Amino acid sequence: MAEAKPRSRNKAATLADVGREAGVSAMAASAVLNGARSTSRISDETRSRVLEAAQRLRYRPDETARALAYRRMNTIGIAATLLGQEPNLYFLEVFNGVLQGAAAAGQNTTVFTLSGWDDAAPRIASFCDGRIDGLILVAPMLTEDPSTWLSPHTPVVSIHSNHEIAGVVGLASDEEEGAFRAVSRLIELGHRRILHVGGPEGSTGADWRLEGYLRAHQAAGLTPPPDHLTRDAYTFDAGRRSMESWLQRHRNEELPQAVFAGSDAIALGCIDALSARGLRVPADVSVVGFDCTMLARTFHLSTVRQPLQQLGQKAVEILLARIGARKDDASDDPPRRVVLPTEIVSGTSWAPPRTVPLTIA
Amino acid sequence: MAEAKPRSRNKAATLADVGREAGVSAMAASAVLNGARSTSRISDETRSRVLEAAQRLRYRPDETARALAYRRMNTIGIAATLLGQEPNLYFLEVFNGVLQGAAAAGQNTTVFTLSGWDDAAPRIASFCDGRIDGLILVAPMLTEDPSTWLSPHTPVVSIHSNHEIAGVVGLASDEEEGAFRAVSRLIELGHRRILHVGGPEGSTGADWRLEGYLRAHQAAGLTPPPDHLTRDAYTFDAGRRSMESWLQRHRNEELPQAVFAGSDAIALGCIDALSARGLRVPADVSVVGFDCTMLARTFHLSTVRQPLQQLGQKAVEILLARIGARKDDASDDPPRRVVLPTEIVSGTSWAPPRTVPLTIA
DNA sequence: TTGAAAGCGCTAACAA
DNA sequence: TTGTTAGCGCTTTCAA
Repeated sequence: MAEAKPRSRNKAATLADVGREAGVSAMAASAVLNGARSTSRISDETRSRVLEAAQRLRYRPDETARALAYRRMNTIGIAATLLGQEPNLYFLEVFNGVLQGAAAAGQNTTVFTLSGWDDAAPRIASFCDGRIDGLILVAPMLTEDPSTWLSPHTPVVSIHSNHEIAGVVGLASDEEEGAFRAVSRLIELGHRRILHVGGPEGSTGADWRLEGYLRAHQAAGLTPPPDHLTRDAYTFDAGRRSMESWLQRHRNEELPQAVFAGSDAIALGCIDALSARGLRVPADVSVVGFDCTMLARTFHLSTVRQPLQQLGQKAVEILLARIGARKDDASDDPPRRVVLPTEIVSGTSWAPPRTVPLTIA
Repeated sequence: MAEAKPRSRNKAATLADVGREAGVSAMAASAVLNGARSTSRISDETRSRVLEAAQRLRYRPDETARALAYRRMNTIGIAATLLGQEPNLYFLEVFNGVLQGAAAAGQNTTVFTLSGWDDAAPRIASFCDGRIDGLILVAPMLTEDPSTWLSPHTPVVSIHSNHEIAGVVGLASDEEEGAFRAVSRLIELGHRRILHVGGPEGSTGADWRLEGYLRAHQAAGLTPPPDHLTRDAYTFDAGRRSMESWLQRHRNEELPQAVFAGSDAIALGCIDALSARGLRVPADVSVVGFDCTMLARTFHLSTVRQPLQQLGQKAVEILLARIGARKDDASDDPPRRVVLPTEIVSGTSWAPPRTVPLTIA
């Protein structure tokens, strides 16, 4: 019978094993190895025997079992759409903030990816019991009312949601104000013909940025020139395409003095399209981005900083507070909405306008 | 006694609750709701009653409990260092691949962040029992031998490890060959004075790229000019700094005809430094990057594509195979090392050298 | 076709 | 100071 291997070979040591090895009960082992509050204290004799046995058996606590007994996974979830697309710098920064916040609080983070927000409901619902203690939704573009399928037992925080979700704390940054300040700055610099190459329809963020653009004109007693407004995806390529086709459509008209882009990637795309025509930034045209992602930092773009990492960290903070507060079912109403300020970043892509206007070739 | 709230208010419904509500046993409910293989079949009557009760009670299976009984978390872990630094495009792409692979296989992904590889041992060890079924290590720069603390019960796959790890499948791409081909291409174009602005000491990847640079020269019967080699971090800023200070050190000497950069970010940094001196790429200097991250794709850099997403997907694939195979303890030895090919991407940043060499101002 | 019993590994009451 | 007992919610033999 050469086959007769010990059965336990493939199994990790349990607390019971450790106890047996040390000649004490599993409880004693538990009390020693994991700081149980129930048992007051353990004799030094027992403690050292247990520690030794644990070492010998290479014992590691089974976090799953612990979670089941303890009713706490020490894990938060984060759900976002990012599959199959170009890597999303926006998400990456928020995600980084979440990871930092979670790590600082001793929590793990599990990531749920969605292919889109349409089929999200059942999937998100299935995340919400057992394996995570709370969930962060990044930029959910939800159409139906989530309160029908959200688990009442799992607190949820959303970042940059497209509208309020009942029972969910919404985190956002003040994009309208940021856009307002950026465009106001352009106006102060002397720009009057400011083209807005905006983000996609259906993105609330893009809508707010447009609002800010309009309000800045209004506040200065100006009206944006006609047809100085385009909208497309948030990407570099979309920015380049939008800029180039706009220029073609407006051939022989005056070149805009400045471009207010809906994102950093769009801004760089616009710069690329302008450069391809021999136009210089900022000497001939000023360009302002939005978000202050790594791209903007790298290329010293003038932009509006969204505190993306802080958004992530703050989300964790609020979520953990809610998870902690969940124990007593007195649900002291959390703030419905938290808005963090944005900030102008003055890079090298804006300057006062040319004294002599240019005409589009 | 107005305080007398129902105790169950804050608890999610369990299988037992569903069974009770439906007037059947918890087993029956289990068999209906989760595809249990044990019980052959359930009467339609029972089935519909259970489904109805589950709906009414908004039952959701507790994945933790299920994992405990089932001994499978359906979750893989990924560990990497990325905290506090500039967002890491390299990691992001690998991570994307992992997420895709995991999602395709119905697995969740939990992320463990390390502040560095020095303190990694105990932290990684603690990941490895219970909450994940397998672990992916991204670019582990480990100094001590991990076999002492790696759990024998959790399969591990590493991507771009700095050296082999016993019992761990190592995934990598053929960076040396990629570097060799890129530099050979520069040589074919006619370049002879090729500066290598490499990645950091201690990065095996950076070492391989340097190897490829040297081998390409050797294969062409050439010797790199003296002092045409610098090493620093993988970043844009490091690239710019390295390039600028190299140019200052070599004032009044001949300008290199081409730059082979250790990463895309370095390459863009070099381009920035060159542009700042009025030098044009590729007319005056050709520049080649490495990795083909989003940055390179955006700016049409000539570069060496590492299949980062595939690396992530492949890692999941191998990991899941090992997790599945773990059941029977016949450990049919897995491949120790899997190497994926790299590929030259011909962008707009290289061209034949100038006919008249330039001198560094 | 269904139910009862045992156990996954751990923790928390309570007794000894 | 320690061990006993009873779960956490689910799954899976094994009887009925």
